[in-house]
Amino acid sequence: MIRHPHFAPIAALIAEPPRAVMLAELLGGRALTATELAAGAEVAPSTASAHLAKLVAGSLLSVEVQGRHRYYRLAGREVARALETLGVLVGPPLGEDPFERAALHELRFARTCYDHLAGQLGVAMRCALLERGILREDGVEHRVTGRGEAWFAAFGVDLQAARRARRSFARRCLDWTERRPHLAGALGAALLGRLVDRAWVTRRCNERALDLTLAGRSALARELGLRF
Amino acid sequence: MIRHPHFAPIAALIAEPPRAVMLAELLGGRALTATELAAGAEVAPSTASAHLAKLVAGSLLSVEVQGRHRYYRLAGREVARALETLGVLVGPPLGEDPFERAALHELRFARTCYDHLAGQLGVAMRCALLERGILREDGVEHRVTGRGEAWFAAFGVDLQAARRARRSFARRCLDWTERRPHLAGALGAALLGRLVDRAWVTRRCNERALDLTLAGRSALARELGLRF
DNA sequence: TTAGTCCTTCGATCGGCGCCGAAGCGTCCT
DNA sequence: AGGACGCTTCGGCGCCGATCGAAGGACTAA
Repeated sequence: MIRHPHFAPIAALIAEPPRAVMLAELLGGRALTATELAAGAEVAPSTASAHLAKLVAGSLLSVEVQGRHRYYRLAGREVARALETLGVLVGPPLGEDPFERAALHELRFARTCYDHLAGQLGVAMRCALLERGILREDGVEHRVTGRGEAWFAAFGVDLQAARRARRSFARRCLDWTERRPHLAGALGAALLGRLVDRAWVTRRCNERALDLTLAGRSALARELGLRF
Repeated sequence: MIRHPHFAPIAALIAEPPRAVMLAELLGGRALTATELAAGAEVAPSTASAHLAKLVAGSLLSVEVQGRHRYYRLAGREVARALETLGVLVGPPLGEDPFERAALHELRFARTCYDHLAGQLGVAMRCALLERGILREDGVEHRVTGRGEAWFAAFGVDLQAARRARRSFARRCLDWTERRPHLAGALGAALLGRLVDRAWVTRRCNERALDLTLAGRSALARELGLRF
């Protein structure tokens, strides 16, 4: 008698460490090549190839062939959400050796969470937006206040476009490392977009970690009273 | 370099078919004993015991000892959410043999989704509530209209209590079988509670499937214009 | 065409883990 | 008390699947 969704096959795809690392890496939001993913997971190219084939077959990933490169990315927002939700269940890693500790520290400070900002910076920004009366909490969502409309407009965020988007507008997303909520949804994505446009934060290549630039540091202090 | 949440161990807990079945069974929302879970997963008691121990160690489940019985339940709402989100990624099962098809059919019609109503009935109820102007959509949430306040009060749902609950009020939840949204959150849970109180739907023992009673059938037709 | 990448397929190896039955411990019924 | 029941621990078996190296196809740049 089958009375259940078949969790097992999907979970099995995620359950193997190399595959989990690949997925986590792709959770950064950008597409990566097979070799990059193999290096990240620390397995032979042939092994990585087999894993990637399974992930594609299970429609967790999609491939795009460009010349002799194959770019893999998460198959959709649902996959990202499922992974993030799963991530809430796993405790933050401890980081034994000094190198790991350093990397973890940076990751904790600021990173991308698929398409929006996460880490201490993400949590702090949401707090500041709430405190300044730019956002208001509303269950798992957020609403933009009257004052907020102006603030986002001045910041270059197109609220109408964000509202039209076929996705959640400003979802609350539990931060994996901070265990406190940050801002996701269309608004969160737009916000990160503007932060990158203005070079207040910069993406690192092939990493999820983000760097707060000096310009960003002072701008955030000025705009939202954030100190780091 | 560890830069990721460690998905693998958690996913591995879900990845083994017997464990996945146990989790799915507990997603029904009630606590079950070790033997019940063993029977459901179709493994020997000793095997089930080992699996359950792992699930508890991984804090996906919690145990409550009552006499010589051990009642297992999901460790928290987060676990339920993670499983549901994962469930969206897995296609609905096909059901080859006639028995499975029948069971699946019933499951599709009405079932519990942790603590709220799911299946065709759940989806239809949400639709009716929206059409009758009792609820209004609001992103991934719902709001109760003025008319809705009265309707829920008449139905015996304590909206204040639902709003005070430390959880999402009326979240939209993607239905696993229907692929259309039904109503979750505190309001969804309260609604199911009243439906069961009034014996409009009845829980089956050790199954997720729910039965719509004759009284419920006519009451839902009267109250919300639903026909089945 | 030729050389150099990128990636996959194939074949063989090996280790981890699920599986069960038997035995043991604790709890409940009479 | 005695016996039945619920559940766990232990020991040994067996299998699935991850792993790698080597070889082959695909594409690019000269």
